[in-house]
Amino acid sequence: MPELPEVEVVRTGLDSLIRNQRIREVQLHRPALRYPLPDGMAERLQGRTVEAVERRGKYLLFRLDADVLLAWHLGMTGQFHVLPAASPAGRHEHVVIVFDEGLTLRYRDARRFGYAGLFDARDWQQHPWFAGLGPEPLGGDFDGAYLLGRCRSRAAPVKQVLMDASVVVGVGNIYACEALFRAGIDPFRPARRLKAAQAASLAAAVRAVLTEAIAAGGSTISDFVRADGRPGYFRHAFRVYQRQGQPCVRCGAAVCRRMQAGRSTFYCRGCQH
DNA sequence: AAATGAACCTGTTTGC
DNA sequence: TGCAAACAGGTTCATT
Repeated sequence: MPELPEVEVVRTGLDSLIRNQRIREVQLHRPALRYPLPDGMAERLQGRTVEAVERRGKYLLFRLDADVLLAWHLGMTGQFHVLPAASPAGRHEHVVIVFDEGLTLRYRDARRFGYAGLFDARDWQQHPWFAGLGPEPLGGDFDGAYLLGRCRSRAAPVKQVLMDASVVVGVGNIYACEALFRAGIDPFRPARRLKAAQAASLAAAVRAVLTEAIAAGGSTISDFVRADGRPGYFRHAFRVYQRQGQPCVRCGAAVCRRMQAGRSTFYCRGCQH
């Protein structure tokens, strides 16, 4: 489901809803999501207090007291909801965290591609999930010069390099398509053939599209909802994603769709080179 | 080394 | 209407 904007919108909602809440009990309705849930997860979380909810790439990071860090990836269909304890259980609700003051945090994930891990807050970044991650696209380390450098040795299509989390985190299929359209770059162009000006404009387009999507509350296709249950509205701002056959907003020609490395790529043949 | 395809799952949409 | 195939926001693994 979620790319960086959706995870960031969830993070903001959760941080305001459960910060300072103390965990009374954890109910595990399944032993595993994509991977087995951490050993002793319920016991290790019991009694901890949420100090903040942060994000690294597409991972949500629950910072708890006693140097405990709970990291959670939403996969394709993962959702967090904050509800009163009395609310009925939803379908595919795999984990329920009950807080002292009558709120619950519930993880729901139809496809179970999501996963969670428990870490020592002092060295979590050494773990393989995080050690190889590239820079945050909205941070100071991501710009045209950096992107050009990472593209130089890559024969793969530029879209695949953009979606490589070791190059830059958080950019999935939707925002890769949208950023490449905004930058006027052909998704199939070998990354090593990018010019400096194109890399600069692509980096700027990535930042712009992610920033706008966060402001719109993310993109709801079918599953994504914020922690309070509201949808995101950025889907209405798509220029190419899921617009195959419809007129390009820039030149009017029909938007194309082609499979690329197993994913749909949406682009305008006339505007992207 | 790096690219492709399959795998992990279920739900929804599309096509015959 | 019914049924099967295609497809879906992500990541990792095995195979070229």
